[in-house]
This record gives sequence, structure tokens and C-alpha cells, in this order.
Amino acid sequence: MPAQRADARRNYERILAVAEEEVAAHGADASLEQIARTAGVGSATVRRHFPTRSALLEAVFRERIEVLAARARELAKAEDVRAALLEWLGELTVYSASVQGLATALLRTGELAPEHANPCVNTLTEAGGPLLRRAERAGVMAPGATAVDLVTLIAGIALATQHHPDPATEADRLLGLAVAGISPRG
Amino acid sequence: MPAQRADARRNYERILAVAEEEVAAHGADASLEQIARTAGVGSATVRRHFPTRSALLEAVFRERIEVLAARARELAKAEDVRAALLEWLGELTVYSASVQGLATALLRTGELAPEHANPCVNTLTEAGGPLLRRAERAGVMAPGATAVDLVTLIAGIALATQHHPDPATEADRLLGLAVAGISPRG
DNA sequence: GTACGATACGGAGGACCCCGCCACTTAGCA
DNA sequence: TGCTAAGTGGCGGGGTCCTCCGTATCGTAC
Repeated sequence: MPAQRADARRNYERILAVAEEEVAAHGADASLEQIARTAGVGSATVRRHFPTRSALLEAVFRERIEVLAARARELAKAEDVRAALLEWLGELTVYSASVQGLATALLRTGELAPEHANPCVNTLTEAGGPLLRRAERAGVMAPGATAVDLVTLIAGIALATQHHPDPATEADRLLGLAVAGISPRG
Repeated sequence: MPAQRADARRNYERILAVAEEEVAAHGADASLEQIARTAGVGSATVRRHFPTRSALLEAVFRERIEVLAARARELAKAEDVRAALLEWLGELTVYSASVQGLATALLRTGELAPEHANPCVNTLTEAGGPLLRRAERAGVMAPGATAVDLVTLIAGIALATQHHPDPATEADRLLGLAVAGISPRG
């Protein structure tokens, strides 16, 4: 007894596939209408499978987020604690800055669902948590910074550099600044 | 021989005044149509005075930007170099985070005019430059960070926190992180 | 005081988008 | 094979942005 009919599932997949291309091309505010058209379904069907734009973005980036989360878990075992932390933050930054719309998706934190926030952010912070705590214990990270803080900061950097000719490089440079500290001595 | 007709100037003022309220209420993507309606002019007139959305935002925030620039010039004379720097960055952050649309305006750097960029950013960076260079010379700021970098970073933080319940506080906290450094020892 | 020309205006219309509704199709069970 | 509910898609309403063009108005020259 499938909770979902076969054709529904098929449409879901089609829409998601098209949405990936469309978002890659036009960023977070790609046209849902256009996605429906390309997928060969009615616009209502898109809305049925993805009630909000955030829901769609979230689904689109799910896999990529998983990759980053897996990377965090892997790096949590690395020998050089600080290097591992920086590596992860760097990858997160480059990813967010180069993939159109990802940063926006990361920040569209449950505006309407105050509770369980954004699953993307959740996945990321849960996976990154241990990595960060380890760094904090080792004294190579500023205390008081949560995973959410870092993800937010990085998403902000990505957003701020998205109109730059070379977003990834620029974002990474700004991250470097924030990592080293703008004015560290205090 | 006025370069501009009196009624045109009047309309300009009206539109700008309405735009200020509208942007304050709805952020950077306030409806131009709505602004025109409230101002009692045709939508074409709005577009005539402000060819692009960026142009309108720029005009809306001009005065506030001036205030921040003046503050930078003032702080450049302060005794405690580092405190002055941090004070300015903090004010810039709180401003950007609390005034709807300001951060967006700051980042909408001349997407179509590659040359003279965004006048807002220009004003800000020119005014902030001396302050930063002084800090750099005094060794209380990371070398290699330009004024544009800092403005970009701060605008990014503001964007990232704009959906937070208390944007200004949150933004300031994140700025603190970036100032102290996420992982300063290197 | 009037007539004229440049300047500025605003509404109409096209293209697009999001959204909700509702009659219709179709998959999957009996 | 037939039935039923899940699933679909198109249509209409409301909104936005943007452009074009006939018209009203300002400022001036007479």
C-alpha cells in the first residue's frame, strides 16, 4: 500500500530534476511556472508537491547538503583539528557561493515554521557540531560560536558575493578574513 | 534656467518620501507600483525619475549613508584607534541590520554599471578608508582587508540575519565573531 | 497676456508570475 | 472489470514590471 501513487512519485522526480537545472540557471527565485512548463505538468502540481518555494529549494539542495554533512563527519576524525575545521568551513563557503540559490535556501530558515527550522540547516549543524566542539575543546576556535552561527555567517558571505565576477574565490577570501579575525587582538 | 521643471522636482520629492516609508515597511523589494499609487503618480513617472530599483534604493539611503560616512570621519580622529574602528564597524552593522533594505542596496553594486560602482558603497569606503588604514598602521587590524571587503562582509551579515527576531543584536554578535576571529591562532 | 515648444506626465496594454479553485482523469484495489 | 479516492491541469483573479504614446503642463519668448 504505497502512501503515494506511482504517477505522483514520477511527477515528483521529474519536477525535482527540472527544478535543479532551473535553480542552477536562475538562482533561488527561478520561476515555478517555468519549472512546471518544462516538466510538462500544471503549475498546481508543482505547488502540490512543494507547497512553498523553500520546500522546493530544500529538496533541490538536499543531496548536496548531505555531501557536506558527510564531509563534516569525516573531517571530525582528522588528526589536525584546526585544519579540519578550516577545511570544512572552506568547502561550505565555496559550495554556498558557487551554487546559485544555496545560500538563500540556507537562510530561508523556517519563516513560517518557527519550530523545526530549516532541515538543511539542521542537517548541516548536526553534522558540523562535533567538528566544532572538538575544535573548541582544543582551543583552536573562538568559544561561544555555534554551528548555526557559522553557517549563517558563511551563507551571508555567499549572499554578499553572489554578484561578484568570481563569487567562490571572493567568498573564500572574506571567510579567511573572518577566520583570522578583522581585529583579533583584544 | 532650471535644468529640471518645477513639477518634475516636486514629483521627485513626493516619490522619494513615499519610497522611504514603503521601503522601511517592506524592504528592498517594495512594490514600485504601490509607491507610484501612494504618491499619486503614474508608474512611468517613478521609473522616469529612478530608472532602476537600485537607483531608488540608493536615493532612499543616501542621507543615512552620509551620516555613517560623517561618523567615520569623526572617529578617524579618536584617540583609541582600535576602539574607533570597532565602533564604526558596529554602527555600520547595526544600521545595516535594522534598516530594511539597506544591506541589499549596499550589495546591489552596479550590476549594470561596472565602472563607478555603487555610490553608496563609494561614499562609505572613501569615508571609512582613513579609519581603516590608521588601524592597519597601528597593527590593530588584519592587513589585506579593504574597506570594500568590510562593507561587503557586514552587508552579508545583515542579510543573513534579516529574518531573525532581533536582527541588530544578532548581526552585532556575528560581527563580534568575525572581529575576534573564528579561529585566530594560525 | 498669449502662444509656442520642450518637458514631463499617466494610463493602457503586453508579458510574466503566483495562487486557489474545481471538474476531470487515472491508478490501484476488490 | 468496475469503483473510488488520489492526483492532475487549466482557468481566472490579482499582482508586478515595463514600454509606448497621446496629452497636459511648465517656462519662455514675444
